[in-house]
Amino acid sequence: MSTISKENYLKAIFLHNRIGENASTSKVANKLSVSNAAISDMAKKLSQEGLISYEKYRGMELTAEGEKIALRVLRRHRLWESFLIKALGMSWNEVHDEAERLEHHSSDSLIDKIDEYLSFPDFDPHGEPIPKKNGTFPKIPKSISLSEVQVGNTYQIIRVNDQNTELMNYLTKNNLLLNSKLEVVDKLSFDNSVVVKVDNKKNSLSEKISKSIFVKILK
Amino acid sequence: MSTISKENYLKAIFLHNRIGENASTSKVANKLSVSNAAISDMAKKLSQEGLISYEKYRGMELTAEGEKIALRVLRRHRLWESFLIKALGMSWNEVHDEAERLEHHSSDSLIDKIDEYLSFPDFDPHGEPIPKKNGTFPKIPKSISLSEVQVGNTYQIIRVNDQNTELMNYLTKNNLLLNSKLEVVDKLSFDNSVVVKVDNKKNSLSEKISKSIFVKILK
DNA sequence: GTAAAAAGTTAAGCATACTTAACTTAATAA
DNA sequence: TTATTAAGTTAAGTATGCTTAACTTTTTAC
Repeated sequence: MSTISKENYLKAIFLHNRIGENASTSKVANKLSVSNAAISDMAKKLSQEGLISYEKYRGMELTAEGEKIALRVLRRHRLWESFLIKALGMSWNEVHDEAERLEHHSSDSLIDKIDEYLSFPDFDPHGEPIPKKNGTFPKIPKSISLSEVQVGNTYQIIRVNDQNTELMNYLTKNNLLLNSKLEVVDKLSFDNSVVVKVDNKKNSLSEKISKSIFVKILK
Repeated sequence: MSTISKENYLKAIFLHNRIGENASTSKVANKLSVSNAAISDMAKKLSQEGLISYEKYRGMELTAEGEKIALRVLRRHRLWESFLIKALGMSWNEVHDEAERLEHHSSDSLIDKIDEYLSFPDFDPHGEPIPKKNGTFPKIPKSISLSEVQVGNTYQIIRVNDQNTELMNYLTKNNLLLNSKLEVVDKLSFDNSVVVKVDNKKNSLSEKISKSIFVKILK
């Protein structure tokens, strides 16, 4: 049976797999804020249920069945976020934690009504694709992360990784919003930080932050 | 600490206390669909935490602290129900089960936003009072239950006990909605059922159903 | 190629919230 | 008033999802 915990494990594994990373024990443990031991435990259960393929010491990967559940949770999460912003005027940085809980406690029928209310959007307010009811995934527009940009060019933010409320707060405060335009002023190979100019204000972004921001180049 | 289970226990006790009934072990067990043993167990814990007063074999009553939590849960439930109906066009009979889960998984800030969206309503779509943020409870209009009416009179429904989805479905199907007008055609003392006429259609209602419907007399 | 460090696993234990079975207390009916 | 029934409680046991501590495997650095 698929419990709340299991849904969260599957979602975490999915998000790792999606960026091409192997979902290792400690990465998943870190994302879920539990011990490595808890991951090993759960990996066995999920594997037995046919939701992941798991070889000891070698990380985890979703099966088709596991991916189906993960996509369903992700769909709920992103629709809730979109809805809370659109219907209740909540802000970018408030909705993540809220959706993190609501995603486990809404019926299919409610989620479909939200989808309809929003006119079946392809992307959420962070630019992330919203899985469709039929399990398909809207194609993500070609983008590069801010950690890969070139000094001198101008870019537009088209997607932000919304995994962390603190990051969202920071970006909001610094006007690094969806569709914001920025000029890359400098890159420091010392710490892989990037200096950008937004609204004529300079801002230095750490490697970790820049890796969470996805942009496209403006001609 | 107040977990989801504890919130549900407190809510159940509150709803029993409110109608003047003593919250006995088996009544609460029945409402929560758990064994009597589970109630005895939990009663001890809630009592230790100062949320209920409990004397073995003598039922349970909320303390001021327990009532505060119960009212907070009830507020969430009724605001969620109202919101799902207003914002998403869900129906009377769909929202109870949904709200039953959502009430445990929304922040104060979200609930307040919903309250604001709805312009701080005093009553939910079942006519039930919505506890206010400050813990007060809107006054319920004087009403009698359908089990107490007099044959020959005409009444209007002003409140319905929304504890059960099946009941809601039945009422919806038979046009027994909030504000519906009905004429009392007959009362059978044999089984305490009531025969009413709604939209010129006669309908016999069991004692249990009639006790869940509250009306006011129309001159 | 091996030693040290990092990552992962296993085992034992815990809290929560239940269950069933056995028992006790209270209510009721003759 | 007492025997029977109903209601309530206790005790023992279970599943879930964690923890810490001890141990094993893999990776890395020399």
